[in-house]
Amino acid sequence: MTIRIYNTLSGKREPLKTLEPGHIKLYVCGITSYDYCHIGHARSALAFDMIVRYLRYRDYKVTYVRNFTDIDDKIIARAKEQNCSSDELAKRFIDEFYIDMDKLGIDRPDIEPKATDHIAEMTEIIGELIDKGIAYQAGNDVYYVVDRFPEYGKLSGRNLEEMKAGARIAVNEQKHNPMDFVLWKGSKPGEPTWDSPWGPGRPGWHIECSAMSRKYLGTTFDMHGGGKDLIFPHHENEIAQSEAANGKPFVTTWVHHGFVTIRDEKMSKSLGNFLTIRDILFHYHPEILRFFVFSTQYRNPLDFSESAMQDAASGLERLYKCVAGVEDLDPDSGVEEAQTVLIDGDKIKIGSMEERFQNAMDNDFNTAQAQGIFFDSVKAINRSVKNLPTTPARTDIVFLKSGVTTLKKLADIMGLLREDARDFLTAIKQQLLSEITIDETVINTMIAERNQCRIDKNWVRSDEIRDELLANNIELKDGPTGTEWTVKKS
RNA sequence: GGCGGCGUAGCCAAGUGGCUAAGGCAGUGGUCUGCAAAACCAUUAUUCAGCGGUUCGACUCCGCUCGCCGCCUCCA
Repeated sequence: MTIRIYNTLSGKREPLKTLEPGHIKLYVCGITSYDYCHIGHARSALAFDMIVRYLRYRDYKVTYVRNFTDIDDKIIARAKEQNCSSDELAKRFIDEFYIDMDKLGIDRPDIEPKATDHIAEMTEIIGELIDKGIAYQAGNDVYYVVDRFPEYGKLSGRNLEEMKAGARIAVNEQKHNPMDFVLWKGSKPGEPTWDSPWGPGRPGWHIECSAMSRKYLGTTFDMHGGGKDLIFPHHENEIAQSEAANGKPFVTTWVHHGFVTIRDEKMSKSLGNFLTIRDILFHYHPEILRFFVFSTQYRNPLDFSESAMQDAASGLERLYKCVAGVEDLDPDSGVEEAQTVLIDGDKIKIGSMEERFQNAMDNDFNTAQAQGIFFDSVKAINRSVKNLPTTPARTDIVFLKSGVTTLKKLADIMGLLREDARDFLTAIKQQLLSEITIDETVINTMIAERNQCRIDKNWVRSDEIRDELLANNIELKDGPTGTEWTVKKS
């Protein structure tokens, strides 16, 4: 099977092709660091983390570059508000970004260039564009001549005439054409500034990525990613800059992920409807957020809500409970001579898990379908464990344990089931416990009293205690090894 | 207005023209249990926004209508 990926450039799912056999060069647009990251940023980082991990699992070598935009109008404005330098502000939020990424268990890309470290590479490209007559200096700024790039609009499916007609961009006297975009901005007093052949200034946003991708991945590379909102103008402009400067195709496959929405509206700072990553991680285990993010295919919108997070938590718990159950099985309790009790249908489901997972993931990284396969396999594993006799066949135990090993290996590609199952279930319990009023020692005292009542067959009092605990969101579970309790989700 | 996407059960969500429309959450019935809970079993879409068309056959392709969303300005 080959991996098929939706390419924004062609509008179709295409078999993955690489310029060098077995090697994928990937560039992803990272954050502009001027504030804490919200869940939308988390989705972006998670999506490409999953993609890179899957490609590596499929034996591709991946060179993954993700940049930081650390110079930009918003950074300058925010730094002014906070009375610090834009450099300090950008550095601070890069540190905060790493804190969030580490908590989410996201691997670092291979290369993480910062815009301010690559000014020379940017002025070099701008110079090349000016030499080719594709850029012009106007006042202290340098602009790109959109009319000189005939393929402008090929990524976003627009044409220049329509865009000019509907242009909503503020009129800028300096520009020859309203669609021309800035490559170099002359500096205003008090702004960070770098020297250039066109006077002191700073780079425009789009040129960063053209310069840094060329430095680290070459003039033509395999894959470029980002959010759907970057298709126009950012990625369109990158193509225009890079292809005009290099005279070569820029990127083979463009990968764009969907937004996180709240009540079906895009999460954004201007609407004020965003939640930061740390807001979420305050209430939920990081794997719950990951599970939630991967419950939908990466290109579709993902609507955030408390109830969706609760559903995700319940689902993930189900997976962990299965793992815990199988890990509790003692291989020494199995005997060679016992007959298998596994039914064929379950054996097939468990045995084909990896192949089915690959089919789902090969189809444009369909994590939603892949999660379905996890659950389908878990159902088969749970059913098999349930049917195990007191002296089970050793082969059955070995088979189920290998099923769980496979499950964990595959789930790890989405960053799931990385924790020890018992620890995870305990951590979830503690998290929920911290949000209610009852104390753990009180619970244990009440359980002890209830168990005495149960021995005495005082069912009335025993049920009273259980109801009391339930009123405090504590649910009891009487098992062969004693009474366990869980915090009921409200 | 231009361009793009989406509309599948109470909610979420797969489904790359053809075997019984995955899976999760929630619900209901059963097994287990003193009763519960968990787990397991069973069950929940004659139907895929609506209407036409292509086809031997369409949730899947085409057209129109309705509804929602995004981009066109910084944006993951």
